[in-house]
Amino acid sequence: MASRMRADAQRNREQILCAARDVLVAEGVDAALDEIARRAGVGIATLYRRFPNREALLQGVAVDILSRMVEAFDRVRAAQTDPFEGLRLFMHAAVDLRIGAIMPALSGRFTVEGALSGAGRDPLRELQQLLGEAQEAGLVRGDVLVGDVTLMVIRLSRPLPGDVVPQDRDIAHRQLEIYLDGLRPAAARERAIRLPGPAIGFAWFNKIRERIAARD
Amino acid sequence: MASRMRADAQRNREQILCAARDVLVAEGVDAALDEIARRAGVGIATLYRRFPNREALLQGVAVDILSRMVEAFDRVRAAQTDPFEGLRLFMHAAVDLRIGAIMPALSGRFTVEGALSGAGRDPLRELQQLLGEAQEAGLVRGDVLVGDVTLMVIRLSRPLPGDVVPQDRDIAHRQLEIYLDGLRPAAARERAIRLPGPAIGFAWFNKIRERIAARD
DNA sequence: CCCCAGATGGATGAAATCTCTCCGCTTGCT
DNA sequence: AGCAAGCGGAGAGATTTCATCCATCTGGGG
Repeated sequence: MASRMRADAQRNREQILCAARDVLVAEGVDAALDEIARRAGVGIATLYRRFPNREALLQGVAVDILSRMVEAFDRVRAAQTDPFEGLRLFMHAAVDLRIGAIMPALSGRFTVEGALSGAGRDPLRELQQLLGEAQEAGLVRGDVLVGDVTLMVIRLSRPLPGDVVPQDRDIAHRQLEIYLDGLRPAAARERAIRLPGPAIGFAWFNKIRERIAARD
Repeated sequence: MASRMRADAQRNREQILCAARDVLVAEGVDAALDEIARRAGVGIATLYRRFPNREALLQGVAVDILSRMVEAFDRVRAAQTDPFEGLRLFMHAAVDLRIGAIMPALSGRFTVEGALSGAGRDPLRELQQLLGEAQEAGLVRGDVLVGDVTLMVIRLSRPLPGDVVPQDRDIAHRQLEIYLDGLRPAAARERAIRLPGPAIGFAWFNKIRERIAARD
């Protein structure tokens, strides 16, 4: 069905999705659709033809991001690096994909299941596994959970507020590197006290998903 | 002049500033003033009497945050801890003060100078000094600059998007602890490559300030 | 304890913004 | 070359936000 689209239409669709990622991550779920269209360099009508309403667009963005995520994962696996390096590559990819854009979309605005089945696999589960491998190999400190990875990546994928800051993306990648250094076992060894706050694992995300599902 | 205000008015003013911090950091500079008033538990008229326009409110928030920042700094200095611990306390305080709220406000919406003179001192300069002390004492890795501290704190002070996430604040503090571990020298020692991206020092911030000033 | 200047909240009209459709023109594909 | 699919932008209608006005209330000085 996608291949039956005219080439220019296909291209426009992709540009819309890309612009939507940027705008959603900057302004949240309620971002003006006009701006997304403008940023994509297409008319507003084009956006509406491709995605009949806001929800469809959010869903489209989520599927797009999640499947690119899965692709990134396969690339990382294929590269056969050690697990820490894999984690590093994956997190940088997630920042570039602006994964934070799907986060607000999860607020019951569309079904997570739909987006996941669209992507085919669940990146969160695969990340969980990768993190486990890195910890077993002694390359990542034992007291962090998958949430410590994902939620930081979500933060880093948003632009700094006020758009006064040039090189926003590069700054995020630099901060990610420092955070990654904080994930190493040596970093934990100098701690005086235990890591505070809510330790967020896989189960936590399931609880959130359930809560969202319950909103219907 | 502040003391000549009636007690309830004073209290309301503080509640408005506090609510404004939360809303600004969540929604950006263009947040609806109605919501700030509602969140503060006061009528919209009360907000307008205290701050005749949006700009005045932004300025008020900035002065409030910056002066609390200076106070936090004095508390840290008075505690006589080692410089790393000082940095730690200061960063946690900045997250709690929602310092990200003043960032978008810097986009030429009011004068930074005004806010700084309102606070009396420049927290950025003091932070710069504290960081230097920590590095000289060998407690913080040498390849980070003041921007690596401030810009992460700004990120951490914003709530995660979509407000699906409970315990938002606690998560930020936990992530800050991991980031702090990444700032230790031992964390840097395992690096294969140099820290990438733009190294952001004191001069960089001055350049931003100049650019904003030039917008007038 | 009384009194009123100063403080309060919410209604309100004007203005801005956003959503979504309609329609005449353009363009990729066979 | 023909035409079906695609396109952009205008604009009506709905919604949101701004900023003011005014009738009522109350803290605290005398």
